Amino acid sequence: MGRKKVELKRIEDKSSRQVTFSKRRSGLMKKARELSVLCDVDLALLIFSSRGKLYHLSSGNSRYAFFLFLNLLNL
Amino acid sequence: MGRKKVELKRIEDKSSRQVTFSKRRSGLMKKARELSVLCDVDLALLIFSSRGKLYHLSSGNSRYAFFLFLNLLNL
DNA sequence: CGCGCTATATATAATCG
DNA sequence: TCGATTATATATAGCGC
Repeated sequence: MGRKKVELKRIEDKSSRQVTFSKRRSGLMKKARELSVLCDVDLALLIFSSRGKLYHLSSGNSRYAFFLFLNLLNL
Repeated sequence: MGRKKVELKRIEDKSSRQVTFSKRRSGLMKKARELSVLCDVDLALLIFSSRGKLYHLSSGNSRYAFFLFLNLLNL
């Protein structure tokens, strides 16, 4: 979706990787919000940057999301 | 991203909503996988359909995701 | 670094079989 | 309902500030 087609593998250049992370992260969150609104569904999105920072989005009942996640992991 | 621009509100027609849910859900998951690979980050995406079905994607350590999520919700 | 800009790559709304 | 198709809307890669 840009000037060049991108290979699906880790971007080696640190600076480019950071820029791409920033752009795509916001794009993904936007899409997630749209899905939630358009289709009236609950969702949760968690992204962990390599520096340990957490980006998060959740609609509806997060606790419900939590319990489903818990069940999913057999915890 | 289609023949017509879509308003950001709940799609009232049940059938259309279902079709859109299916398409956008897979698109979102694809984007999430791409972000994870390109930027080498861990993430978790949880989507709950209105019928209670859970769609899930997580890269890396899900348990780590779980604990961060837990912390996030102050549980 | 973070924005703005645009050329392109992608996602997807409608439509059709 | 379900794929495949196609026209359009969007996301975003690479650049310049």
